[in-house]
Amino acid sequence: MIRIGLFSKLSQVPVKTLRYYNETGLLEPAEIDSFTGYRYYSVTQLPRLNRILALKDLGLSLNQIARLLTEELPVEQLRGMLRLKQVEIQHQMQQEEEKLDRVAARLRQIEQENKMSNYDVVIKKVEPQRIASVRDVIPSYPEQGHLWQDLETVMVQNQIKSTGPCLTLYHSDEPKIDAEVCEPIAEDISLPQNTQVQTRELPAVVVAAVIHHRPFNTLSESYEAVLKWIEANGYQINGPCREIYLQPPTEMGSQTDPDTVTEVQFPVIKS
Amino acid sequence: MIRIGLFSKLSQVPVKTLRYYNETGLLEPAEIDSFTGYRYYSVTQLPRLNRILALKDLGLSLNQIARLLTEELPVEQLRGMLRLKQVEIQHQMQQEEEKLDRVAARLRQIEQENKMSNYDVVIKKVEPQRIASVRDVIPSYPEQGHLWQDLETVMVQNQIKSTGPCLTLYHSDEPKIDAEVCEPIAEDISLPQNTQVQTRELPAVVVAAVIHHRPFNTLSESYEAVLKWIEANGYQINGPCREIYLQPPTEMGSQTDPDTVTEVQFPVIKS
DNA sequence: CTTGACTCTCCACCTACTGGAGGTTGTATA
DNA sequence: TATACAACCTCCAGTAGGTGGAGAGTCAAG
Repeated sequence: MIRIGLFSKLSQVPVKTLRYYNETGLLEPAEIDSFTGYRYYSVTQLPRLNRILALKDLGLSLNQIARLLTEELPVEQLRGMLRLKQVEIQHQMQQEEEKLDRVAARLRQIEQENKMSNYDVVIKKVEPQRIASVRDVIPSYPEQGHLWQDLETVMVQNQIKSTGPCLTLYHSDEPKIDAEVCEPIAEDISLPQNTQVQTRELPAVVVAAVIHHRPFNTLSESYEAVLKWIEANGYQINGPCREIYLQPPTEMGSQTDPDTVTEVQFPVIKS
Repeated sequence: MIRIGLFSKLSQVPVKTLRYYNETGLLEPAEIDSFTGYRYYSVTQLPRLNRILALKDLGLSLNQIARLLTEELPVEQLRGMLRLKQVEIQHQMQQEEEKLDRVAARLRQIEQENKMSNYDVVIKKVEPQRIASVRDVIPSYPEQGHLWQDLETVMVQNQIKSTGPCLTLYHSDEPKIDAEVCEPIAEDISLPQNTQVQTRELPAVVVAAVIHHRPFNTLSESYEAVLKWIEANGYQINGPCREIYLQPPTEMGSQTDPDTVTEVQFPVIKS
């Protein structure tokens, strides 16, 4: 019977960790002096400890190890756990690789511009949402005023309230700009088919998004930033891009109000 | 000014997380109602939140991000952090790869033997230790009795006490077994050069080790296990192997006492 | 008998949140 | 105007696998 300090030296496992393993039931000392509380181990417990270390080294959690060490059919289970672990590690390595790519992309971007970008692209899921919309071809991006007026009119006529910030979908820009202006509405609303206003559900998508807190006439910078990011990080565009008017200009349709906040979203998939 | 729920919906960051970021000072709401405690955010805070998310996505900790967002020379610092991060991720990927190898090796071993091995090999550092030793060529492994007697005699004569379990180093086994039997001794002891007993310091090494809790005459199984492991996991032997007699047989030198505990260590390096 | 090394328990801390209890506040409907 | 009910608040606890420290008791050597 040896004391914890020597057992620790023999196994190269810190004393604190041995106490922790005792506490969690993973490795009970061969004996505990009920008066002093001193833990006494036997060298014959080293194999068990080594098994714990070996399994831990394979990435199993202490919980899993505890189960493997107590239950009776460990071979099958161990096999299963290791197979799972293999997949998990492969997955994790892939994640790491992608993260490395992102870090490298960001570094390149810093080297090029020698400053921190004003635009931070994030990937996020957006939920599906029901909208009322008007779609048409327009000659240039700023000229969507009449679409909004049409939509507004119908909304007011039917006493429908918007349930969130309005947005525009751009279905294409070549040869013409095919725009769809949208107002989010409650789930249960439908309109008669008698106008050019339609109601439908926007699908849930994963988007690369950037926030533009500058006037509309500088929006192209954000587009450039997010498109570059998509390129640099190995994504592909997967649907019409969305502009979300989080804080519209005070003066309706102003292209130069600096206190405008717009979100540019591109649906993407990993390519 | 919008409430936390909407801000959460816009940013796709959970409410709890926003509160946590508030608590840690990472992102303070634009305003807090001092009566109700309600947090009010502005959409103009979305860029900051997105920056936080983007940096987090690169693997930076919230602490690092907080520093980057508050301090004044962020470009240089960010560059440095990202470089560090790159190295760190690469290192981590390598670790993952090695772990994957170990899992695969273990799986192969299970497939072959269809049972869990009785031997769990672990990698550990062993500290340098001062020893008194006698080295000679012996005809077979079990015949080291006289070496131990010589060593014992000198230890007793000089009133030197052993400070830990004794061990044998095997410097070679071809063409002859070149064995060195050792007793660990205190740091400050030296012996006169008048006997074949020498004192020296065993270097610190990294070893692949296995515990053998069976009689001496089955030690070859442990050797086989650890050598196979070293092969399978891409290590190379890097010094004389050590046998550490953690629990010697009750009857001096018995080859068959089943309650013997021996550790077999091979110094290794990653190849 | 003292000294110093060793050991004990208990508590707090780490990361980045998450879940829940119990209590307000704000808004929409009846 | 009363009342749901969703949204919001604070505070506490828990996660994994330990690490660090305080304060007190124990052991072995000299």
